[in-house]
Amino acid sequence: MNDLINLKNKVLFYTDVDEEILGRELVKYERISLGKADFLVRPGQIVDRFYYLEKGCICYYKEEEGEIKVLEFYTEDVFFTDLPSYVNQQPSNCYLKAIESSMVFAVKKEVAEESFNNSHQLERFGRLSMQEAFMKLFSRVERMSIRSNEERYLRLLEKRPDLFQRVPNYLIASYLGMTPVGLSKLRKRLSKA
Amino acid sequence: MNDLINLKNKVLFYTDVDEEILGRELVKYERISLGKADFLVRPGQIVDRFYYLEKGCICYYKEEEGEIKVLEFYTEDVFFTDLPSYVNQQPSNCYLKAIESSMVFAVKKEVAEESFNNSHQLERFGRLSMQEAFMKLFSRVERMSIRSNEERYLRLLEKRPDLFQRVPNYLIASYLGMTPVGLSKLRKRLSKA
DNA sequence: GAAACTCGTTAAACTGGTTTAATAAATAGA
DNA sequence: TCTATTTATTAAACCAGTTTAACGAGTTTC
Repeated sequence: MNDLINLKNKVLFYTDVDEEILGRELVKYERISLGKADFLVRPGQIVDRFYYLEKGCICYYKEEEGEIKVLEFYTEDVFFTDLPSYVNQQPSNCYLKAIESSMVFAVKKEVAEESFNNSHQLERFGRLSMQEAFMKLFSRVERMSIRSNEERYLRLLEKRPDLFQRVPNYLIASYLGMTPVGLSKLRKRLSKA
Repeated sequence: MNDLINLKNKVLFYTDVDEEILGRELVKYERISLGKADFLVRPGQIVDRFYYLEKGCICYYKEEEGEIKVLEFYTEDVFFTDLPSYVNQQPSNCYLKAIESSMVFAVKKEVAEESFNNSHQLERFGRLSMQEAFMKLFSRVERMSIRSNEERYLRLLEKRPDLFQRVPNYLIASYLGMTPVGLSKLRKRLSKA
């Protein structure tokens, strides 16, 4: 069996969906196993799937002038994809890379859209999950514009302590918008105070 | 007559909606006129409406320790609200203030939700407009974490040149995450080069 | 038309980051 | 187990911003 229980609950968290309808859709998801450092998406590729991360950790980043710029870390129980590529069916310019061995469920774009067409309930799930994602992202924008690096580092430490175990420090620095050197100095300053 | 043509086209931009169904919903929108410096939302207030900006310019900001932190400028032809307050029906901690005299259409939350219930098409419009808002916000996050202040200033100048006419400089500085002094220095540096 | 604000620029001193480079420590590969 | 690679820290020089304060040019207000 496919162990879709978490994915199912994730959908039901947003809105009621007929068990039978939902079941019929979820079996269409493919299971993808990723080893550490495997890529789910590379630049140039057209992303035609929406993903759900069952287990593991995925780093969403782009590379510019040889430098890695981390946009997000995805961990257990989230939906994700490279949305610009997915929506417009254009070549991605990002990476989705497993930082540790991971388990992902994937649904093809046509299949997902067919679900939205066939079920008002699933369409609603789509709207509400997108709305929640938007709100989370907005509070991130808020933090980025209002808070200092130090505040944001401390908040990350508090809200996602696991990341510091699973993810190398220089990627966290990039995610916080600074260099590894800068982060190192920041940590030192904090440890003294 | 209520001049709902722009709002109507905005909805239709996202997805097909039966003209009749849409018409029936749009007449439920109230029209709100705002003078320069009028508030649409103040902290403490529970936001129970979703807005469409027909004309004018609205500044979305919060105040902390007496300092204004600009989160967004809304200009003609966008949907907006204070989402955290709207979604969770909790007191807002933001302002929505007209920077110039503005014209807004507003729909009550109950009415909007009723529309989503009654029409799969409108639910889809809700999903797709939210998806687009998410993507735009994501590219802003991208810029905030990857680009320098200078790059972001130049981009704003290019993408939203009107803002520099309508909005005082110190609000733009805040939006860009810097002080008026810092922005002034940046401009001077650029004008020399 | 004077007084009171608002807004933008400048200067000076400071600070939290950057870059580059060297070194140390930890991890992975054969 | 030894080597090679990756990751984290430190130092030094630098720089783009900050804070505070002062000043001048517009605007409002009455």
